[in-house]
Amino acid sequence: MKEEKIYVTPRCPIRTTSELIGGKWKLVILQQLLTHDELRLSELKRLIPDISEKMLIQELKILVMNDLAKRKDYDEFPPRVAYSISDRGQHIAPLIKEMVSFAQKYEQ
Amino acid sequence: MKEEKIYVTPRCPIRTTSELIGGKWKLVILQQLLTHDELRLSELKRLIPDISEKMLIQELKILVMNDLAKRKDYDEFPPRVAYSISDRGQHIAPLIKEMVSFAQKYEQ
DNA sequence: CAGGATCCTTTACGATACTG
DNA sequence: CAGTATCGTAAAGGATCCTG
Repeated sequence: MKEEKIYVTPRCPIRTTSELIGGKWKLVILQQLLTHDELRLSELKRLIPDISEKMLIQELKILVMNDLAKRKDYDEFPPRVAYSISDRGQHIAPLIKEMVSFAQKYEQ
Repeated sequence: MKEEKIYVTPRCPIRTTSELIGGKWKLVILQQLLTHDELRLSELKRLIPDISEKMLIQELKILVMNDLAKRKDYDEFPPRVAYSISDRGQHIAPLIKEMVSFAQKYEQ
């Protein structure tokens, strides 16, 4: 029988946050959700033209799972689903602000 | 002759910052550099036990290249090299603070 | 001690076709 | 419209051995 791998991942706030918002797209999506009330998938696609559909859906699912975004299914036909920022998700606003501020300082 | 790929990566401050500090290790390393005056490679290895040597060296090189960290070679034998935060690198301090703050809020 | 070079595995990401 | 499913490629990350 194979040994079980034991992952002793050192936990710290920086890594926690990195995991929650890491990757190429999560922050970009959250930024859109923060600046709009509700967004449909097709609207997000339009707002982020260079994301692939697969990634958009996949990352939205993760954001919802981690309670950073909300998903509302209107149960209509044709399907209507609205994504929005969650209460927890609101808390990344100052973080994004800092990232913008950092980029500005960096580029001087 | 093959067509040349043209990358029209939409530029924005969020993506700029993401690229500069993205990945599993850059922020962890910067955090150590921020909280110490100078650090040798071996000291960083000790402070971040779960990083591989390859990644540590590779990420340090990128951080230095992007002027977020400084590298000083003392030209001694045995080799002595000291890494430290750069002026530009100092600017991620508030960002890291926000990340810690976010993790705390998130975990409530 | 610092780090180069190599090989390998895993994950991230993307393109496309299909479905209720 | 909002997804699933599948298949590729590219990039990230890790283990190990080697060197001045």
